[in-house]
Parts: sequence; structure tokens; C-alpha cells
Amino acid sequence: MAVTVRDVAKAAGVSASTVSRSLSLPDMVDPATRERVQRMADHLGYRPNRAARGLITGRTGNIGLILPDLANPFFPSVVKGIQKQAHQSDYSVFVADTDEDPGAEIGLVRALAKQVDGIILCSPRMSPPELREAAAVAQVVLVNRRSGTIPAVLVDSADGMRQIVEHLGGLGHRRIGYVAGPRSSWSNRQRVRGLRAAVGPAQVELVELGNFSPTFEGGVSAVEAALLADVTAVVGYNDLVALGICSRLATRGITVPDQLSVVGIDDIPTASMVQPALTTLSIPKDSAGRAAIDLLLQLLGEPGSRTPPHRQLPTQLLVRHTTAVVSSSSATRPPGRRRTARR
Amino acid sequence: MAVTVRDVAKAAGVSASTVSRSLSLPDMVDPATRERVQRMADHLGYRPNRAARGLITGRTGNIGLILPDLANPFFPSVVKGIQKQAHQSDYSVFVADTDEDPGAEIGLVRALAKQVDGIILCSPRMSPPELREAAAVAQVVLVNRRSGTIPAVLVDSADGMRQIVEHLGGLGHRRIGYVAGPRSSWSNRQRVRGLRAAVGPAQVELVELGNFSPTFEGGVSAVEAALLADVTAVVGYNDLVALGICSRLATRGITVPDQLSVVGIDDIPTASMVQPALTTLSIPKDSAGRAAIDLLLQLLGEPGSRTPPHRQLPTQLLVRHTTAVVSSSSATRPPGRRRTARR
DNA sequence: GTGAAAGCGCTAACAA
DNA sequence: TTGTTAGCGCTTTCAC
Repeated sequence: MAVTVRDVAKAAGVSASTVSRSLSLPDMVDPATRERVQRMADHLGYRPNRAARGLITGRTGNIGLILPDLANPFFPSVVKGIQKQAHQSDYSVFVADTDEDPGAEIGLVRALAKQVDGIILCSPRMSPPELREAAAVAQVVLVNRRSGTIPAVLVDSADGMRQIVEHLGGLGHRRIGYVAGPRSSWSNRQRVRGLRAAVGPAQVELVELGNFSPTFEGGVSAVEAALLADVTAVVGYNDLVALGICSRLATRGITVPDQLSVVGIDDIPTASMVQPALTTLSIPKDSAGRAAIDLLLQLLGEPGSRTPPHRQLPTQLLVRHTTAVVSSSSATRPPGRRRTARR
Repeated sequence: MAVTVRDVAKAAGVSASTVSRSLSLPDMVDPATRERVQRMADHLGYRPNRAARGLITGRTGNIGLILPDLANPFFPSVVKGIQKQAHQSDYSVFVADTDEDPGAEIGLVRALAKQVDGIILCSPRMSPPELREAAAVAQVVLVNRRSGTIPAVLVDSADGMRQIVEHLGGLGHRRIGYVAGPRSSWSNRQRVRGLRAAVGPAQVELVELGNFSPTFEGGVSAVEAALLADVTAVVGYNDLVALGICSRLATRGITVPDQLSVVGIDDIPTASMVQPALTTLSIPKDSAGRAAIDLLLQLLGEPGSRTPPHRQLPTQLLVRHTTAVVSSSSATRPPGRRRTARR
């Protein structure tokens, strides 16, 4: 069997308690004995049994991470940020993917609640009551969603949308389309709101093209509507959607950005792998992950702490190959043609 | 506090053991009491504490998954397969990403070993001795790597390479380049071996272009060598590399597949999002994940079982937009030009 | 500063 | 079939 406190205790000629203390509360023990114990411990390859420790301390040393779809390249970056930070604090991370099924989320929370010290809900789609239940059964941190006073890591969507709209407006676009994501997505609602707010001051008209799946296929199927709407630029709910749009446009012989500009959101790796590279609003994914863990650990440290429960992250528009000064597929064509902006 | 066996026991008017049995070994208890207990249990919202259970049974109900890079789109698919299957058997999954650092792998194994019932090592880069250590401290299943008798889920690389070479050969290519991945990658060695074996019978010449990072950037930086090698087709270590190659070629004004054919391996989502879509050897990622869990659970069930410890999965070439019948950038140009194959 | 004892929540022997 | 007892490995009072 594995080596236990007792083994170390015996080897070091002390009691189990002293071993325990030497490792968890080093100051409470005589330097000499402490060192002897520690040497013995790693000589024997002792590794405390976390389950046993958890049983008594009530802490598991685990944290749970629930997200809609690992296959969406947005999430792995967040996960990596979370992982790295968590491991540094000696936490392990359970990852659970709901396969875009909002109904599965709360179930996973319930299942995980007892096994972890806290749960990070990434872009959850669950209802506010479910969210409340989640926050009641576990220490929860939200990412990409705001709900009441539940601690959350958010992104400044309003500003991001403003950046996009101003950029397009500055290039001469006067009528831009938005391919929305799922109605149940909080991010989507934020983005819609941000676009609506930004569009007036920039003297741009917004055409909402409907709700689509937040995937490449969603983008593909949105092209029809975009073309009918007679816009000169299209903003996708996320990069996957934008990429789908680009792909379908290419298939139909419409060149991006010359004939139609496309802008994505997220800055997933694929966005810079395609030709032409996609202009996109970059979200600091790593930072979001790290911020989420920091917030969570802080809350675990001081449960009642009234730290500002929301952390807001900035976004940055990456102008790449896309946007042009308009050459509408239809009537009114402002001055200037084909001007490609690059980063 | 949370509700425990005792609470349920009291509520149902039985002893703790009976509660325990009613839930884990239902047949050993009188149907009437069993039902009463079960009703009481979920009335009170009882959820067994897995840590406590684990302490006595020696089982944690967790499995660990270690992989080099979640950001490589190959892995999320595998993870998803593993997750789904694991959750079905009521296992939770710890995911750990080593950030492509082979040195970190064994450390993670050691750290995780005590917290899980088994570990799945995905495309591990660790040395054989480390691998042996890993298999000694935990029940291990390898994915994409074979080492001694450690149970593994593998892919039929030889056949896959044959498919690629025959396809290219059939289209008239006589000289193809291979952009290799890391020297320490077992998959890479398999692929090299497979290519070498396949190349003779197909009357094709193989030019090995050197080892590169298994990333988009790796592909980008491999183009130089590919161009110098005077080949008409290039096979990338994986899709990321192939995509990097395509991108750099486009930048240099070389069209794919007309002037140079590019083939990837893996079939990651991005491969079908670019224009032209990438021809690639598809690896059954989900299946690999599921197979790994199946194998692991089977081994956990019957530790000494001599089931065939290796499971081999087939691959399938997805011919998409890429390959053409050669139009070498240099001297000898066989008959036929620009013929695009589609799936 | 250190040891003895108790017990976290659960299951596995052993009795009854 | 059920209850009683013991103890998994650890931390934590509470004495000393």
C-alpha cells in the first residue's frame, strides 16, 4: 500500500500529529524535528491522501469547470488559463463539457458540488433560478455571464462592440448586419445591446439577421440572410460563425473583404489561420481563466469577503485582413473602393 | 452541513449500513426497506461523499487525463469522447495540460496518481522509463503511443500513411515532402516509418524536410525547406502544421493545390473551415477517447485481466480540395495540370 | 513543542 | 436480512 503519515511518523520517530503539522503548519513545530520529518517524508515518497484530508478539513483541493463545448476553440484557452493558475495553487481541475445542452448544466453542478471546493461556470446557459441554485450548493464563479451578485469574470462587451462599429463606420460602412448567437446566451444579449448602443453615434445602421447556432455551420446558414439584407459588413456572434460566413461567401464567389466585410469575436486560433485572416475582437481568454481562479480562491479563502464580485476585462479589436471601404453589392456606393486594412 | 448516511438512516429508521447497502448493493436488502431508504435518501437530497467512500473502498471514482496541449484542436475531441463515456459510468475526469512540456508529464502523473483510479496518457512524450514508472504508480492507458505491454489505444498509422501516399501517387506525384513533428513524438516516428514503407511500392520518392513544432507556426517555418526540396506535394505532421504550410504558401503567392499539394493528418475542425479545405487523414478522435475509457474501466474491473492490451483504430483519408496532378515549381512536369479532386 | 485521542463519512467484516 | 463494530488516512482539539 501507499505510505501514510504513520509510516513517516515511525521512520522519523515522532507521532502522526507531528508529521501532519510539519507539513501543513511548519511554524508550529521545532525546526529540527520538522526538517527530520520532511526529509523522511520525501525519502519515503510520502504523498498525503487528499481524500482523507478533505474528509476532515472539508476541503477537497479540487475545483470544477463546466463549459458548453470544448470543441469550440474559445474554451480551451480559458481552460488552459484556469489550469495553470489552479495547479500553481495546488488545485486539480475537473472539466465537464455539456455538449451545448443547457439542461445538463445544473445536473453537473449538483454532481460536482460535493467533490470540489468551488465551481467555475463558463458561459453558462442555465436559467437564473438554476444559477441561484448552483450558487447555493457550491462556491460559484461565473465567466461570461452576470447574474445578481454571483461573482463573475466579464468582458467589456459594450466597449468591444463600440470598437467594431467605429472601425467599420470609419471605413465607410453605413449598414452592417449582426448574425446573432443563441437567444439563451447572455453574451449574445450583451453583444446585441452593445451594437445597438454603438450604432447611433457612429451613424451606422444595424440589421439583425436572426439567431443562429454559435458554430461554423451557424455562420454558413446565416449567409443567405446577410446577402438579402444588403449590408456591406457582417459581424458574427463569434469567430466560428464569422468563419462559417466567410466560407460560404467564398463558395458563392463573393470575396471577403472586397465585396463584403466580415468581423468575428473571440480571436480563436483559427481566425488567424485562414486566408484572408479574420478581423476579430480579441477576448483575453487566458486572463479570464486566471481571473476566475483568482476570484474563486480568494472567495474560498475569505468566504464572506465583500470584494467587488465582478471583474471586467478589456477587449481589443484586431484589424486584420478584412474590412474594406465598401463596395456594396447593390445600389449606393460611397467613394473609394477596395482598401484593405491590415494590422 | 450536508446530509449523511446517518441522517438518512435515522429518517428511515434503519442503521447506516443498511442505507449504504440499499444504495450500493440493492439486492442484499429487503425490497421494502430498500425502497423506504431510497425514498428517504432522495427526499433529503442525500449524495454520498465520494471522498469518504474512496477512503474505504480504495476507489475514487475519478480518472485523470494528461495531454500535451488542449489548444491543439485534436485533443478536445478526444477529451469529449472520454468525458461522455466516463460520465456514463459515473466517473469524473481530471484534465491536465502539460503545455507541450514533456518534463511535466511524469510530475503530473505522480501528483494525480493518488487521486484517481486510472490515468489516460494522451500522446505522451515521456521517456520509456518514465512511462514504466507511470504504469507502476497508476493504472495507465496510453493513447497514441505504444510502449511495452502498457494498454494502449492506437491508430493504424501504417495504413494511414499508405492511403496518403497511394492517393498522391495516383495523382501523379513522384516526389513528396514530409514535415515531421517533434523527434520525441511517438506518432511522428510511426508516421515517418509508415511513409517510408509506403513510398516504395507507390513509386514515390520521400523527402524528409526536418523536425518542426507540431503547430501552425511549425508549418509556417517549414515552407522554406519544402520549397527548396522541389517536391510537388507536402504532408504535414498534423493538420496544424499543414495549415501553417498552406498559409505561408498563400502569403508567398503559391496556390494550393495547383502549384503544391498539401495533406494534413488528424482532421481537426479547422481543416474544413479553410479555403480550400484541407485534404487530411481522419483519425477517429471520439472513438479513441471512448476506447480509452472502455479499456481503462475494463482493467479497473478485472485488474489482472489479459485482454488484448492494445486497441487499434482505423483511419480514413478525406480527400477534399487539395491534391492536384502536379505542376512542379521546377523542371520535370508530368502530363496533366490542375486537376482538383473533391470528396 | 509534542503526543494521545477523537472523529470526518463511509463501507466491510462480523454477529445476531 | 439487519445492526454493531472497526477503521480507511488524515487533522485537530486537548492535555502534557
